[in-house]
Amino acid sequence: MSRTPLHPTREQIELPTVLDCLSDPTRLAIVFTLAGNDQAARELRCGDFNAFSGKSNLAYHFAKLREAGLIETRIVGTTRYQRLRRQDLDARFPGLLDAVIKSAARDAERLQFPRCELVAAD
Amino acid sequence: MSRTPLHPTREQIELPTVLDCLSDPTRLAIVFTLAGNDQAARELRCGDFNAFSGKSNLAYHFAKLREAGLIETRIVGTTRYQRLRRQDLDARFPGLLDAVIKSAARDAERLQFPRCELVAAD
DNA sequence: TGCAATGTTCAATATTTTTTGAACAAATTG
DNA sequence: CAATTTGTTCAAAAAATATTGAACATTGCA
Repeated sequence: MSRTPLHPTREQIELPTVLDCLSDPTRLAIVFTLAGNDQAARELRCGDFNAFSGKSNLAYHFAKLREAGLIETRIVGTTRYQRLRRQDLDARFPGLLDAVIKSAARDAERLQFPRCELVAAD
Repeated sequence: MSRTPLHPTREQIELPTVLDCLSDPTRLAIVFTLAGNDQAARELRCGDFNAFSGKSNLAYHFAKLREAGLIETRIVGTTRYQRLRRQDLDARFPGLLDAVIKSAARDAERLQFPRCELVAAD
C-alpha cells in the first residue's frame, strides 16, 4: 500500500490547522480514542475505527489528521497503525491537547463518541 | 439595531463548536485581540476590527462567535461592544482558552494577525 | 498462484462555510 | 427632521469540506 506517507515536522504544525482537525466530531473522536482516555491502547489500526464512519471516509480523516501533524502512521504489512503525536503537540502548543482531551472526557456524555471496536490482532 | 442578541448559557457551550470558531483565522484573530494579549482593552467595538475584514463579513464572524458562546455582545446606542466570555469558557473547558491564546501569542509571527485599530471613542 | 483482508485513491455529490454587496434599521447629531 | 454613523440582514456567489461507492494496490495466506 505505497510507502509510508508524509508527516509534517514538529515545527510545521500549525495552530489553526490543529484546531480545525479537532473541531470535527469524527476526528475529535479519533484523537480522543488515540489519547487512550478509555482503557484503549496508544496505537490503533484504521480498522479499529470502523464504527466511526465508512472506510474511505476514515481514510480521508486520517489523512487530514496526519497532514495536520496530529497523528503518525506506521505501516506494518497490510495494516496501518496510528498514534497521537503527543510530544510534538505538547511541545508546539503546551497544554492544548490536554485541555481538549479533558474537556472531551468531561463532556463524553454529550459528545457521544463511538466506541472503538478493537479488531482481533494477529 | 434590534434587541440584544441571544447568547447561549454557559452550559450550552459545546466543545466542537468552540474549536471550530477558533480554527478560523479571522475569528482566532478576533478572540486573540479580545483576550488583550497586546495592550488592548477587554471590550472592543465591531468597528475596531475593520482591518480584519469587511463589515458584513465581520458581522457574520461575530455572530458565529456569539452563538458559539465565545463572546458577549453589549449594545450601547449605535455601537456594539464585544468581550470574551473568559469565565464561562474557563469553567466549561479549563485551560483550553489559555493554551490557545498562549500558542497564538508564541506563533504571532506566523499567524500574522491584523492590528486592531482603535476607533476614536466618543 | 489465487483469494481474502486492509486501506487507499479517485471522481462525483452533497453539504457547509465563507465572502460580497446592496438594502435596511436604529440611534445620534446638526 | 434629514443626514450620518454603526452595524445587521438578506440573497447570491464562491470556496472549502465531507461523504460515498467503485476501482485499485499491497500484503498475507491457503
